[in-house]
Amino acid sequence: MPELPEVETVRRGLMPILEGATILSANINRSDLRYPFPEKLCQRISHRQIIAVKRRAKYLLIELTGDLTLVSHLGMSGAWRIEEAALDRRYFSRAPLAVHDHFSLIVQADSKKQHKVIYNDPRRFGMILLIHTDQVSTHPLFAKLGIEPLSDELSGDFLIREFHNRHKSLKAALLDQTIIAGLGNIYVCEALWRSFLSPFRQAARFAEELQQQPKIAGNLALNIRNVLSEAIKAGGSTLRDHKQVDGELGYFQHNFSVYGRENQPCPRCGTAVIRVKQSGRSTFFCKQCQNGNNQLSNQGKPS
DNA sequence: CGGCATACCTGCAAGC
DNA sequence: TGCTTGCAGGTATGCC
Repeated sequence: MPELPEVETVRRGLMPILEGATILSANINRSDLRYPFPEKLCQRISHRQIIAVKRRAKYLLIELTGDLTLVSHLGMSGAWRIEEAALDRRYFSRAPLAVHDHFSLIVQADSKKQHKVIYNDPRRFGMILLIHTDQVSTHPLFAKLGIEPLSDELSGDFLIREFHNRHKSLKAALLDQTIIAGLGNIYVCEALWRSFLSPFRQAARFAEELQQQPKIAGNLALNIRNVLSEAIKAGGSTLRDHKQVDGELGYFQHNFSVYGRENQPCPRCGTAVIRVKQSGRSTFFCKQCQNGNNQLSNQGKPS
């Protein structure tokens, strides 16, 4: 499921349940996901209070007392869900595990309310880590991450600056988490379409042209921001079985202009949307609207 | 350095 | 219907 809007949707769903609550217990149902679960994870987080639920790029950060942060990445198929608590604590031990429920927390917000918060991940590309809170920016996973696309740092100037020496396609540059952190395949395709830009255009040459036409860079920055914000408002995109933490579906996928719409008409000009492989991943675009000059002459370019 | 293939793992849909 | 194949939002690694 998860690019930035989906992770943000999860964060907003978990926040009211988790923030201020205390972790009564935690449970691990297998030894690893992408990485092994941290040593003594359950012990180390039990009885701590949750201070905040934050997000950095596609990482969910559950900040605990005692300078610890529980980090969760959803990979391709990870999801968190909240189970309504019964007052009877035995409810939790009786509740059957769903397939691929790998990790769970039982939390208590006040003297009465308890919730079970469960991490489910069929493909197990996700991860659960425990790090010191002050390492959130220096930990190897975070140190190289680029800017948050919804922050003020994303601007036309930023794109020109960052792209001017990047000798790769715009698609690859936007997917590069060390430049902008949080974009994935879907929203890159959508942002490029909105911006009338070819995914194959070379980032450095693009940046050069933009010196003369800074508006275009500003427009790309704006479109990135807009597509992400709109997706968050819609509760993310539901592909396959992605759901929000309360089981509600996101519905931004209905607003895709090109992603997943091979052979369907471009919403602007009616030309059939094309799908090609680029860097091993599907790129969806409209040949008519996104016919920028300076395409790379490499593979993946449509003939 | 960039692109590409591969790996991780399961589920699903399409195609035969 | 049932089997095989390919593909999927993620990141990491190694090879050219």
